[in-house]
Amino acid sequence: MEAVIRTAVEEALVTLGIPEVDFCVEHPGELTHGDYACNVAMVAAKAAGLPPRVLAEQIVATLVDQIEYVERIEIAGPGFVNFYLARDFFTLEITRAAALRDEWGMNLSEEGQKIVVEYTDPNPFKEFHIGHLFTNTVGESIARLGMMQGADIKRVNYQGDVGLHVAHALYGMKQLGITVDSSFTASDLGRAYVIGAAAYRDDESVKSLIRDINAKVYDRSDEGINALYDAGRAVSLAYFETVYQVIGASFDEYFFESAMAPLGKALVLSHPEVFPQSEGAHIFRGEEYGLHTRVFLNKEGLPTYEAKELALAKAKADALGGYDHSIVSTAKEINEYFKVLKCAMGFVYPELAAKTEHIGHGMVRLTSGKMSSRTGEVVRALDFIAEITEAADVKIKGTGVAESTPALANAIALGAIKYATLKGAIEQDTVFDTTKALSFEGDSGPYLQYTHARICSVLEKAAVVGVVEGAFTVPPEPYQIEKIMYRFPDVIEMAWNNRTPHVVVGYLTELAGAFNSFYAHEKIADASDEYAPYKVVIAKVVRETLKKGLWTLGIEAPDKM
RNA sequence: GCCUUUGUAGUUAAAUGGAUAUAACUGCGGACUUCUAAGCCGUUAUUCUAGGUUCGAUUCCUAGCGGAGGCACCA
Repeated sequence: MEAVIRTAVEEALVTLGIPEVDFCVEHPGELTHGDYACNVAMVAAKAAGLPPRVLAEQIVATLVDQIEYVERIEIAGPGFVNFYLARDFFTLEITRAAALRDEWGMNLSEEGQKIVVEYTDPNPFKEFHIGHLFTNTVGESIARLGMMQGADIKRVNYQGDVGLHVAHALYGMKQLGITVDSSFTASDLGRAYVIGAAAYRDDESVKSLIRDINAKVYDRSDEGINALYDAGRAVSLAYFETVYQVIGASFDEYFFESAMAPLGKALVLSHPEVFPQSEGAHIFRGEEYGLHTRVFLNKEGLPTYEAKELALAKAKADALGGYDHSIVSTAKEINEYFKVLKCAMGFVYPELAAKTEHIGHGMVRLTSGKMSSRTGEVVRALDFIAEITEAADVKIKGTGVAESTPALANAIALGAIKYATLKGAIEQDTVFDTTKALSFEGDSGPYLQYTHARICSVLEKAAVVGVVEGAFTVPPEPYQIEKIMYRFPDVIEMAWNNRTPHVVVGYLTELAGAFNSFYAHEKIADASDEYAPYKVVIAKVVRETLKKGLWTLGIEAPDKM
């Protein structure tokens, strides 16, 4: 429809002899301003030598009755041309959406594209905290938005199982008396890491000891360390899997830093012109490109994260049989470093560098400040989820509509958390606030889930009271909800193109609000109402839209709650 | 100090350069013999400062102030 209007306006400009201008046709912020608004008169006013509103008059005069489904055109404000669509248009859109069923909202803009999305990336031996939960939520929604465009999405998780943090933890394990034979948990490892990190910082002799452990982890030259390392790594990874189960995450491929290390090192050494030596280390002179200079291979000959990341790009391509695009989603503390990395990759793997995109999302902060697994000031993801799940369980039991099962409570808790995470632009930091997450009212995941469940319920009722489906009569004026509903596919596409899941959140919230208002004013399950069959169609499409929209956010839509 | 990024009601957020800056939470006030009250309706309040570009600036540019992240062997 947008394209139809655009073409008609362009033709009108030609008719009027006005030179080509760059104008836009879009949904206005308010429904009272029509279904589509065009700013052409303001943009072209200067070239036409006419005041915007006068020009708008002329454009409208040549457009009138020209465009199918446009019922009325108005000029408003400084010279906007507002298009009001006819009843038939909405009826047609709703009918089409209903026929598409679960294909509704999908399109093929990325068909045939293999796109790798890397996200979550927790580090073994450290806690899986709410920051990782944030990363996972963002990455999952990006992945699903890509799937909605028909892309072949490959989910990838890159876990840092070597590096100084591991050496810290191994040192701490010894201090805590954790041995290969003792039974210990992931949170014991988290404590061990805190102890190691503190000792590393405060005690010079421990520092060299830990660096020594680090080197041995890389080259696996010490049997004792190998055994402890393998045991700790296994406990960590098993723990992560239980977290993935709770949050509903699954990945096509796992990559590990330990496997990337030798490849990264070889890569740096085989490109001495890109990574010259300086002070005993191999560096990339980012300063020559307006970036920071970074160490890729330290003076002990160990690869840094940067070198391993170079190898990772290649490893992904090898493991997945190549890819068309690669998205890496991490917290934004990596932003500067990733620019350097991409610049360096341009010399080593130019074709991969060109396909690589980094999304740096905001950080999760505590009211007391930045989270730090180094000092142990973290909120563990599972603790947090358990707390919200408990609150959801209480709420479900309080309302008494649905039976409270662990699965339902979990779905609602994750709905609340993921909604809160994706509600704003992803590059914004969020302050962790339990009381806010515990609220299931207003702008929230449960609000959308509730609306969905409510529709399921009223549709059941409609069937019971005998609202017949099939032929329907439409009321003369479209309901407001109809004017919002047909925009869904555009919203999804825009969210994907701009990497902005929050526009989906905003859209679904608006849609749910419109439906709840519709529900409050219109009786749907009423066999005596001539419009009831059409209202049922509307309700079905809204339900599908909510379900599909929530899915792109990684949120489940229960039928009852 | 340098680089990047960010600054919107009391709070959390929204607004491809557009119209009267939009929602939610909180506060206050309503409706319902009615399909799920996690709902609906009403109401108060907001663009950090100073310039600039533009028909038009929360949005773009410059400077300042505040927050955040980064700045060589951590990830």
